[in-house]
Formats: sequence, C-alpha cells, structure tokens
Amino acid sequence: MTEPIPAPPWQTPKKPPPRQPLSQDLIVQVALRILDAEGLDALSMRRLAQELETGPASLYAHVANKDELLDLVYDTVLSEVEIPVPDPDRWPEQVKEYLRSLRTVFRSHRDLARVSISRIPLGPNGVVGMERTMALMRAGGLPDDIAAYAGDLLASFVTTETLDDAFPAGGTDPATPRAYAAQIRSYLTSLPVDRFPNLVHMAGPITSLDSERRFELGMEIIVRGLSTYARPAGQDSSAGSG
Amino acid sequence: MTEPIPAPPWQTPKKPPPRQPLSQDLIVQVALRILDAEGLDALSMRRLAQELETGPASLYAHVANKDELLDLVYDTVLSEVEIPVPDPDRWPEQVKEYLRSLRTVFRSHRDLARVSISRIPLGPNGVVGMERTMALMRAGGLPDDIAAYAGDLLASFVTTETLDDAFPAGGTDPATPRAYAAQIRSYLTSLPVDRFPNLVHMAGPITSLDSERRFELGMEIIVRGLSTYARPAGQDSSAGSG
DNA sequence: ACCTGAACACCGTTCAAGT
DNA sequence: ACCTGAACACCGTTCAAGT
Repeated sequence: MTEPIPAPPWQTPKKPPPRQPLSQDLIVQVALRILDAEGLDALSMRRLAQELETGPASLYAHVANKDELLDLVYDTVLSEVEIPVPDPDRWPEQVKEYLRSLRTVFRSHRDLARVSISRIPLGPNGVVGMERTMALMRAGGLPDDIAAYAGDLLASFVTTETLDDAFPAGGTDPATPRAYAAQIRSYLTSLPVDRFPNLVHMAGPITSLDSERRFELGMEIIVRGLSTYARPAGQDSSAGSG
Repeated sequence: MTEPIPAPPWQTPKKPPPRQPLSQDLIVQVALRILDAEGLDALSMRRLAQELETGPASLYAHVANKDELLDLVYDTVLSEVEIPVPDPDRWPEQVKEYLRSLRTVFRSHRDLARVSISRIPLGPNGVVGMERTMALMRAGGLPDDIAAYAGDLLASFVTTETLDDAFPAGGTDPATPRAYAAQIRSYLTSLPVDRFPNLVHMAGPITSLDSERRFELGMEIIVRGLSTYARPAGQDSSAGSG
C-alpha cells in the first residue's frame, strides 16, 4: 500500500548486471548454454529471449528464425571436433580417432545429435571440418566417390549412435540405461519360444552391449567395409606428378 | 435473430456421415493418413481430433499421449516390411532385399523416418519384424553379439538414408534435390583452392550421388564389413545337434 | 538499425463435468 | 467407460510503432 521509499542519491543503484547488447554471437552463445543445461526441448525462442532479458521479437533482428539459430549453434560446436592430419599408414586408426572426437563433442552438448539431424554443416567451422574429413578419407586410398560418401556415412553413424545416450558425457549414472535394457531383455525372454526362437535366443546379446562397445563395433564394421574399396598403396592417384 | 425453422419430421435429416465411434484403431488409422498426406509437422493432436470430428481431449481416452500414438503408427506401418526367410547361401543379397523393403516402406509414408528416430519398435509388428531380422542376421554366420548389433546398425542406416529424401516414393520431381545439390556444388567449387583443396576437388563426387546410389553403396559397405565377421560355413553353431 | 508490445495462429495435456 | 468444453501453460513468427 505505502509507496516504497526512493533510494537515496548517494546509493549506487545496484545496476542490473549491465546487460550486454544483443548480438548474433551472444544469442548463439546463450542458446548453446540452454541446450547444454536443459536440452533441445527447453530451447525456445521465448525462453532464449527471457534469458537475454528481452522479448522474443528482438531476436529476429539478429537471426532469421529458429532453424538458422540452430545452424549457427551447430556450426559453433563443430569447432571442437578434432580431425587428424592424414597419415596414410595409420588410416583405419585415424578414422576412428576422428569419429571418437566427433562422438565426444556430440555427447558433451546435450541433444546436439538431434540438432544435427538433416542439417548440412556448411558454416565456417563446418566447411573446415569437411575439408579435413575429405583429406582424411582420401588418404585411405578410396576412390573419390567412395571417399565422398564415406564422410556422410561415418558422420551419420556417429549421430545415430549418439542420439540414444543423450545423457551428458560425464554421465555417472549408468543405472537408467541399464535398467531399461534389463526391462527389454526380460520382455524378450518372456516371449513364446516357439514363435520367437531367435528373439529369445538373442535377448542377451541384443540388450547387453553398452554404448561404448556399440560404438567401437560399429566403427570397426564400417571401416572394414570401406577398406575393401581402397586402392592398393602406390596407386594413389593424388600422389603422382601433376 | 430469428429462430431457425426446425426441420419437418418427414425430412430425412442429412445425417452427417455417421461418424465412426472413436477407437484406438481408428485414431491410428487417421493419424497415418495425415502423416502420409501432409507429414509429421501437420500431425497434431488437435488436427487429428478435428479430422475425427471431436475435441482433442477425447483422444486421450484411447491413447496415453502423442508419443504413444506415434509408437502405434510406427508399429502399424512395420507390417508392410518384407523380410526374406533366410537362405544362408544368399545371405548378402537377402540382407539387401530386407533393407530395400524397409527403405520402400519408409519412403512410402511421409516423415516415417523422423517418426522412427529413437523409437524402439516393440509393438506386435515390430517384434515379429525383429524376430525375422534376427533370423536373417544369424543366417550369415555372424557371432551372436555381432548379429544383434547388425540389426540395429542396418535399420539405423536405412533411417538416416531415408530422412533426407523425404518426398513421397512416387516422387516424380527430381528437380528440387538436384537443384539443391547443384547449389552446394557451386558453393564448394567457389571456395579458395589453397585452403580447401580437397573440398574443391571433391565437390563433384560429394554432390552427384543420387539417393538410390547412396543407398546401394551404403548397403554394400556395411554388408562387406559385416561379412568379415562371418564364421566359415559348416562351423555354424546353431546347426549342430542340441 | 535496432528494439519493443501486442497479437496471430497455433501447440500438448489436464480436469471437472456430463452421459 | 467414454466423451466434452474450457482452461493452463506454452509455442514460432509478424507487424506496426517506437527510438
């Protein structure tokens, strides 16, 4: 009811932390923070605006729409991926190093795999990544068309394999996924053996691979498949005189 | 203002087409029709209710929530997938037949690939499909753990490869994807050669594979990789006496 | 040029009330 | 048991108006 007493002039008004002026960079940065902390479902234009202490409409001066924002977030994160400088002698191992780094980055930003789906990374970092990936693929002695496709196939593999274990990288609670796996296993085991002999037999193997081993196995399968396309060393067309 | 004149009793009231009573089956069926015709973004609970001439709340008597609805839709469609009865001599070819069928089904229901993402198909049709898939995988002489994982890997492959060409199967307009590819190619070609030698070199191969050839190539790569894990025939453990 | 409030046209889900 | 209207707590985006 009573009017609040105005602050005396000698009191430094506790200025609200001098809100940084809006910019595309800042918007992307805060969006990434929300993504990391709370995931894609929590990242709305309105929530983002709130975090930036402004209204949702203000964002559209710096970003065309939500889709473009996600493009920018995705590209930003791609700077963290480490891609080995090709050493043809270590090709299979280097491919795996690249994929492991990609996985680590995907796992360290919540829901990034979901963001990456059907997004072609053509931003500044994405393009640099693609250049290095192509360099690496070609070092395996793959024909150009196979090398080109291999880049896509491998990245898609990491995406799908990362989609499910959406918990943060430092995830210390293996209980939840394991409990879920156990639940599925017991369901499969409970099926009538005469109609589902293979499912009953395979209930164990189907549910017992953890995400780490799935990933390592998947990499190995694809790399072996790709290796069958490699030209024998010494016939590397890019090594000849130009 | 004036009261409408009541219809005379002798006039057969043009009964609104005797709306079928709500049921889970009907709801799933109509949901699939919306999906096919207009895609996942058009499939909202409200829109679905409207199509069924009822309110959104009514759906929740038959379906727990939207996620469960999508589970049901996905399972329904899985009945269309054809999985060969295993013939070990034709293993690689049969795996491909299965994958091609899966792709056809995914492509003939708009956005089904998106629906399938991070959904484990444990409904009645899904479980039958899984049983047959496991039978097929094992026929290749793969160790159980490899066979189990192979099922996932191959299905994920089809999903991602189907995600992008989201146009209907009968798609007669190859212009759009090709135009997009051409756009990317010209962008890649325009990059500075000294910093992006591999991208410039690979611009052609990267953008010239159509979805059909990508799919065939991807299958071949993975199947070759899997084949390296096959036990030699005659050592098939499941064939021995029990 | 940048920012804003208000509005438009939507969402999924719940809940008390009806039959 | 099934269905309903109304409400709750949200969405992305646009637009006229302000500075």
